Amino acid sequence: MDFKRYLITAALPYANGPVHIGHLAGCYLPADIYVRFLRSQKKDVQFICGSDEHGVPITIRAMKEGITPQDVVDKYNTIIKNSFEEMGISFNIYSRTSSKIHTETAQAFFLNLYNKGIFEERESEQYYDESKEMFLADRYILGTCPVCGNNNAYGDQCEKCGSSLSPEQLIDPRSALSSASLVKKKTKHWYFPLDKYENWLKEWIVEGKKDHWKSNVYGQCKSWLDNGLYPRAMTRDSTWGVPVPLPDAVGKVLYVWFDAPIGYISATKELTNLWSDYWCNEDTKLVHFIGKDNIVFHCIIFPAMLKAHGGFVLPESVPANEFLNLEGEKISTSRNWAVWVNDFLKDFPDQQDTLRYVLCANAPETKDNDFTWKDFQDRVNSELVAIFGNFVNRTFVLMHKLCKGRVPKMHNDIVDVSDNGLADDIVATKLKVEQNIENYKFRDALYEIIDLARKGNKYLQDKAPWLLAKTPELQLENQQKIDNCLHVCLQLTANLAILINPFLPFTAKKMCFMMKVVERMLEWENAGRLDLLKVSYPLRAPELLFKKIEDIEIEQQINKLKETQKTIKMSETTDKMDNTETVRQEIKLEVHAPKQEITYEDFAKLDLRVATIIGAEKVKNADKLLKIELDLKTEIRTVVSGIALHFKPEDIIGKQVTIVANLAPRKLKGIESKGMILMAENEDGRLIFVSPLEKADAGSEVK
RNA sequence: GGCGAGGUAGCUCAGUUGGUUAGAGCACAGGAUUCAUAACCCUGAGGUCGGGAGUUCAAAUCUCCUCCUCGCUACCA
Repeated sequence: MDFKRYLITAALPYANGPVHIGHLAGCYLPADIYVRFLRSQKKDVQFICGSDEHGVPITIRAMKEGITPQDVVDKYNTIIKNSFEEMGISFNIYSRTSSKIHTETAQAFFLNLYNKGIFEERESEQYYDESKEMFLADRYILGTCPVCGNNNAYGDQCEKCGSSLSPEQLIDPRSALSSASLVKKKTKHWYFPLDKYENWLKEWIVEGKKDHWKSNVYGQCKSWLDNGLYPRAMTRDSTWGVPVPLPDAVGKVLYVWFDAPIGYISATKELTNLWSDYWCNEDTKLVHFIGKDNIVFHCIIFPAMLKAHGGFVLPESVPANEFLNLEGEKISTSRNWAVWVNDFLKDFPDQQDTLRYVLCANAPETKDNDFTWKDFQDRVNSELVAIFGNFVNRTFVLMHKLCKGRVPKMHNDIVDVSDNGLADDIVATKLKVEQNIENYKFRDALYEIIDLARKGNKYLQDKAPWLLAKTPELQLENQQKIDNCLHVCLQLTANLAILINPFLPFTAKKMCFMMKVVERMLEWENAGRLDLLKVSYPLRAPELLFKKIEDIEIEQQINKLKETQKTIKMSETTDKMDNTETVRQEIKLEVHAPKQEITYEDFAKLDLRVATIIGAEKVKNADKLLKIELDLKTEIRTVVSGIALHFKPEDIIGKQVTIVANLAPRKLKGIESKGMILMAENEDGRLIFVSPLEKADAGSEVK
């Protein structure tokens, strides 16, 4: 299909922290390369992005820092926007979801679906903080983790042991906003019936995109579709977000995942009155650049929303990248294990293109990749400096030395095979780069360009004009050879500028300056031409395109990381979903609120007993569960405990433990669990049984 | 446990519908050279293609089993 317009979106970064190299490599850089490539072909393209500024983690961060959520998003929106701008990520607009136009657009979208009767209204019971008069999202609820005993676990996850939780599972749930205990109250929400779009999605993706989408994206979607889809709540009880535009919805906002993708639409509206040309025409090619953590939202939920609404184009492709690791470990915002873009810009001024280069050459296109500073240095020094930069530099130096600083004439009567060969290489490279970019293979495309520069070096080496200049007796004849050689090298340099432009725009610009040509020369259709630089045109003195990275520089960066590593606690609660945008970051809440005082009667309700483990085995089809047989003297009972990640069954047999003996029984994976084993947890996340110091009789009461 | 994506030279990755001695770049070693940011150019060493079994005249490539990494998902009193 021939597309008339291109609408390119990059995932909306969550305005809860700066952007790091993982974000760049996963999403923004490939998107920018793609867009710059399209623009150089004079395509009609809009590149849309903006901050995602709603959601619970932002409100929690605000609370923690004692400022308003608006302050938080204002701060990070500025930092993020500046980082992108300085890195040359060329959005047509970088908007934000806290804008008025977004609120209106998202509400109108919601109402459209509402009026069509698409939503299902459902009531459920949720925790409510009476002192603050509000319902609490899972993240606002703190309590004791039933798995590891951490008393600051969140309602959706315990950060100490990594267990994912629901608020109902927390022991002694309390509000993170006040010290009040919680009551349960009914609340109503609007659910989007994803299940009703299952068949349509299957047809659209499973059949329609099979050979077309990247295998990781297609596979992930198919997995979701095969597992079956379910209605999803599209509203939340909160005051931070887009208010639900219904009279009976006070204190309710749109779920961030409902409003965030609509942000692409509202940002386009903000950008241009012609927004509907891009969003509502079949001949627009819509491409979402995202990280792999967003696949389900961009491939399943958002398309279903667009379909339900009607009148919108659907994404033609969603080229999601995998994750970028840093020095062998997952990038983590909360643990500060990251290279922040704003830090990089400070430490490596005017070297945006070196970072762009390395992140593209090593982009996680097909699998998770590792960024190391050593690799950064190697790639910059041996590919950018030694191959590309060096070719351009030696061409310019030789031209100044041997051709009086002007583009030499091409003597057509002595053109040879290697001249023609290089000309063919330029055209071939152009085609390969085009094909690779169109297939979202940016790594390969970039390699082809470096390889062309490599061919240039070889050509120069074979011709050795510096030797020709050393034989005065053949001066006239040799000068013609020199002219041809440098003419070709200069035309190649101009072509390299065009080809590298989408990837390294700062460098292309510098090259234009040196060649004294206007930037219009960089238009893609000019690639392949051998008359880009006019004969006898005087060129500027060479200027080094790239700076070598010295050992000391990367040592400093590595030391910096080592420092953070020291401060990282052993506890390996890595936050997943952290490499790209809408990452709801983990935040450590420094809340050590003591629990509410209880009476002796409260305590006396507990029946704590010493028991001896006499048997233990892994529960089938469960990673975290151990089925444990306990000797209580008067009886043998079975307890299922979520500690399988911490202990091997054979290692715990014979140990004495303390259990809550009168906890209501509960079936887990079909096994009735009667009681709960008490565990202490170390700072490093290790679990330790709470046992009597000396051997006690099995069944002894603990009081 | 289920599902998805990967596991190919020290490192980063190619390997199309199974077909001769498995490729490239970097790093490493040797040589040549000096126009160039000690860069470039040439040559070389290197891998039982995660492991095992099978189909085949022929398997990195197809089938089955198994191990490891990453992600999604279930279990967490």
